[in-house]
Amino acid sequence: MTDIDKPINFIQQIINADLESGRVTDVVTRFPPEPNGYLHIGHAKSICLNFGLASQYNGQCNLRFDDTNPEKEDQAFVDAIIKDVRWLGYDWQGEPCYASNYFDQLYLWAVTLIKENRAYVCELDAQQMREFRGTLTEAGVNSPFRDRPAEESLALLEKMRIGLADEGSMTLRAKIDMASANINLRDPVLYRIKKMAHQRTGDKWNIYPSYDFAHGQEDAIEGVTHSICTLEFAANRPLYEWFTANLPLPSIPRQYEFGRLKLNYTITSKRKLKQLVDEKHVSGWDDPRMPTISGLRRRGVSARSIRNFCDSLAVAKTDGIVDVAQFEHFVRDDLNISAKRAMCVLKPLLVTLTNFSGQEQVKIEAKNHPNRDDMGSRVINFSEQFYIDQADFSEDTSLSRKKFKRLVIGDYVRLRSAFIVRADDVVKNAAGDIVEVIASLVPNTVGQDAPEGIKARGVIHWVDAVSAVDCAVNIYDRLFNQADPDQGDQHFLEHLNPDSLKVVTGCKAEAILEGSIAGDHYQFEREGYFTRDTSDAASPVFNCTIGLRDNWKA
RNA sequence: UGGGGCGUGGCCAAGCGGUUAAGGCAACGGGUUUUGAUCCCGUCAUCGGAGGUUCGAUCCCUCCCGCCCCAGCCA
Repeated sequence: MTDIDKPINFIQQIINADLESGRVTDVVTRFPPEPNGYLHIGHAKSICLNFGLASQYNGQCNLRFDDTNPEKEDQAFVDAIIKDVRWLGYDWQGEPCYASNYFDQLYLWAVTLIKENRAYVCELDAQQMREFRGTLTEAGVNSPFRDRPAEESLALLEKMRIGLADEGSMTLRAKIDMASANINLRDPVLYRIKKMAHQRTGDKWNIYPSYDFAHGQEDAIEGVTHSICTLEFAANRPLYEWFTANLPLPSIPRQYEFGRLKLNYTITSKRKLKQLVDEKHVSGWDDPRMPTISGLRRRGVSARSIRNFCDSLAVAKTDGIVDVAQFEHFVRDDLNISAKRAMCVLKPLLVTLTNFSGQEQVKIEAKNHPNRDDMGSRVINFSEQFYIDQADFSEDTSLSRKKFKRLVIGDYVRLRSAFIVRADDVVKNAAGDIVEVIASLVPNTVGQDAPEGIKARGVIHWVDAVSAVDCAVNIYDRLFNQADPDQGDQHFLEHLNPDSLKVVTGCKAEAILEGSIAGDHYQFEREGYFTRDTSDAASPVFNCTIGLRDNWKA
């Protein structure tokens, strides 16, 4: 389906109506991560949505850090997020925005609310506040500090600000309705004391605004027209609108919620991903098994495939769980078109030709892509000895040609891009393992059909023994072996797949792979898509992004 | 339990009172192929349930059932 006939989602419908009615003249969105972890595939959906909408409507999308809680945030996360958003292919005007840039203004607005008798400093402690809040079915009780004079609250807020009040001793609260059926409206906290330096404002503040008091106002300051967030914030919308109605904001943004992306066999909770990292269940935020943008990148997933996948997702209010197979489809779909082909033998089995007459090595020209001549070709050495995969050879001559399209003693097989060869004999070691195959090539079969009477069982990949590059390959499987590892909260670690990483050493790659770099995508023919790992040193290490589809039943 | 949101094939979904109920993923058949890949054909639903309104309902109303979110000085 092309973009043209792709049905528009409910947010686009709203934007169209807003544009038509004149409610807005330009579209401004924002992607507002809290820098308390790395971005993951779930964020990618939001990034593509927000930046995508801005570009569709010729508007603007701000990257804005919602850095209102220094306790959990870090500059390193800010840096990683910027890198990931850029890598995904998006950019923004000027410097990124930060909630912390608006702390002065936010404070002034807090003062305004107090003066207008819409906020007060409350000295209930956390425990008491919880008790006074009531429950889902019972109304809350007004704080005894609710009706104190504005002057008193003003003085107390100042005290909080300059660090004269202890953490937890008091908060600034909005005066709304302790009996509201919406618990978010039961006098929510606007400011809390955190005597802690902030990565950007240093020790200027001893108090920090809450999400609710900050988010909509940040949107208003930036002129955001459509503030798109996930479903769990729907209950916060009335509060968002309360600020918008009671504060002298420069613009009136509106919040809309859509269903966040969930994938089966995958965790998309920053808290849990952080736990995997902190407890060393993975090597880091960019471990290729992680659903983080940096992990996917290191794994070899292309930015384009992530974007294509996100664009295929519905923007709606249903919270479904997408099958990872759908994501994998887009990974293969892009790599199939864009990745150069190369050959690498994972489990080498040496083959020696008995009739290789050439004194010199033969040069084979191999296409870099079967359906794309624009990707050119490369020259591969072909000599007396080469490697094939152990799985591509069998001594069992009773295997049918239909069932085993590989090399069998006495039968023929096509070496990809090269000759047709016949297996004649095997050499075994003392343990009885096959260590070498003795074969003979059929002359003049490079780029030519098989001569009369000879029919290759199939096509297998190979690597020339003289020019082979030693390498290792990381094969990944899903990190969790349960479709919903997130279920049960505490126990997701119990669903970790112990076999999620298999390191295969002693692999043989064709010469050209020696010069590959991380970020180059290759299809190792008949195996899958691979990219060079960022951490390899001496000999190359390749990460398997994803295997080729494998439809045949053994 | 109060409030808010959601229920269309195995999965994601379009549909906005009259449609043969889009499309993608998966699956299953078949064709092409120097990758058992790609590509190409084909198969695969009566819309959570029950009432009601209407000439006509997946789309409107009522009730019921199920799932998700909210009782952080997290976001």
